[in-house]
Amino acid sequence: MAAKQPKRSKASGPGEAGWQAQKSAATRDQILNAAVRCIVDLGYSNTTTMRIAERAGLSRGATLHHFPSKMDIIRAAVDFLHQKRLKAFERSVKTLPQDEDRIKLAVEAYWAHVTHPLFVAFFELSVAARTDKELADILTPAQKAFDEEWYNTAQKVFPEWQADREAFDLALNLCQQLMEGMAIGFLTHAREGRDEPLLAFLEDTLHRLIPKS
Amino acid sequence: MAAKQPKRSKASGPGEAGWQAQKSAATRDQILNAAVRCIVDLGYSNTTTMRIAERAGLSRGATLHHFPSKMDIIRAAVDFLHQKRLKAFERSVKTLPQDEDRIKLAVEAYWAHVTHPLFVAFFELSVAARTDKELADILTPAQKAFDEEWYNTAQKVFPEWQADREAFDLALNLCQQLMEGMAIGFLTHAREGRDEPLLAFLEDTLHRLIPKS
DNA sequence: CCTGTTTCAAACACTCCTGACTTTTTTCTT
DNA sequence: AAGAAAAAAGTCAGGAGTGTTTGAAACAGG
Repeated sequence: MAAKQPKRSKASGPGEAGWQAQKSAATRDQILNAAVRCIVDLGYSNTTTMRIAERAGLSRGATLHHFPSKMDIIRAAVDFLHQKRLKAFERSVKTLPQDEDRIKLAVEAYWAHVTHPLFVAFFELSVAARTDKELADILTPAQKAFDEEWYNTAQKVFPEWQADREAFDLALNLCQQLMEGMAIGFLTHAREGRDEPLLAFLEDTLHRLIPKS
Repeated sequence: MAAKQPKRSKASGPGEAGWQAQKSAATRDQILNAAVRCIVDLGYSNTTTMRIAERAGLSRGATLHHFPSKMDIIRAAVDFLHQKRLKAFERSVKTLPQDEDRIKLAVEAYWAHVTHPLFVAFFELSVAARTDKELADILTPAQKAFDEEWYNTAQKVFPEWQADREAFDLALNLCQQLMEGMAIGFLTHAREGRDEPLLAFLEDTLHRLIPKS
């Protein structure tokens, strides 16, 4: 797990300033991690404060001390998730070398992204938000922010593509919709090795769409 | 509404044989229709026996008379949905002319299919089934049956494509995953006119994939 | 007309979840 | 070391949902 409970460094001594705050933050992290895990493997509607507390190794009262209501947990979890997703995405982009086949690597990166549990969590939330206005109000900003970040990053990674903006937008949308469709489809239909050919074909198509380099 | 409550034809006379059964069937239809509507615009987890009864214009006790438990309603609704979906699909295929641009029309047909409320209902159920084994057991057979039907129909509509089976499978998967991805994405992200260019590009790509005619 | 069956309605008992409240333990300050 | 403050745990009432049971109305057949 990401956040380990901080161990007291010395006997009784207060050690560093604000150890309380530190521990509190760690507990918050535990709760949010537990919430995400719940969403991923129980689904949004089966995620209850009790189950979150259970997975966080805390009592329900403790979690409700840190987050007064369930929606507060969800709100914080969405933010938490958004940050993590952004970070993971940036990390995977950072490692893209300049000289090799960037398209292939980018496809692989986004595929890794959409098959990651974090994406599953976001997906679950998106679906629930379709019929839950309160959740939608929480989720939409994060969605939009991520999309914009994604678009900007893609622009930076493929500067030579900016010559033909229409082709660029098309390629981006194709990537996103197709890969997300595949990920979601496989999440429910169960894949049978139908992913490899499609991904290869996508790469090929993208190569045809990029301006001659 | 699909099923109208049958009106008694004459005074007191039993009229046709099995009037009771007829009325019962009509009520069942009302209930199933209401269930589907609930799933579409409230989501699966917010679909309760009370709300279904309300939308069917019946008391809760009445619906539970026809379907002893909630799962029985869902089971029947899945079947109901599957039949409707198959029928709608076959109807749209039937109208495909032999001489015109079949690919364009097929894309339009499948796009119409995935943007139809029936697809939304199936999608909701699929997502819920991911974390609900009982529902999954109900849903999976229908899913599989539809997929197979789809594959077989596509084979019949594009006989000349069977020469290159690999390309055919690829094209089919591309269609399905991309369009479903788009439909689902637009269901949650809200579209901004990003569909037209993508669909046009898909058509174009499919034309390149089909054996020279 | 009367009896048994089917359809529908209402009431009840039970479970699960949430949010508020109270109590205990741990940590910080002086 | 002692009291204040924060964190964690435990308890409670209320609401929502399911499924069962009881009771009434419409229907079928003798």
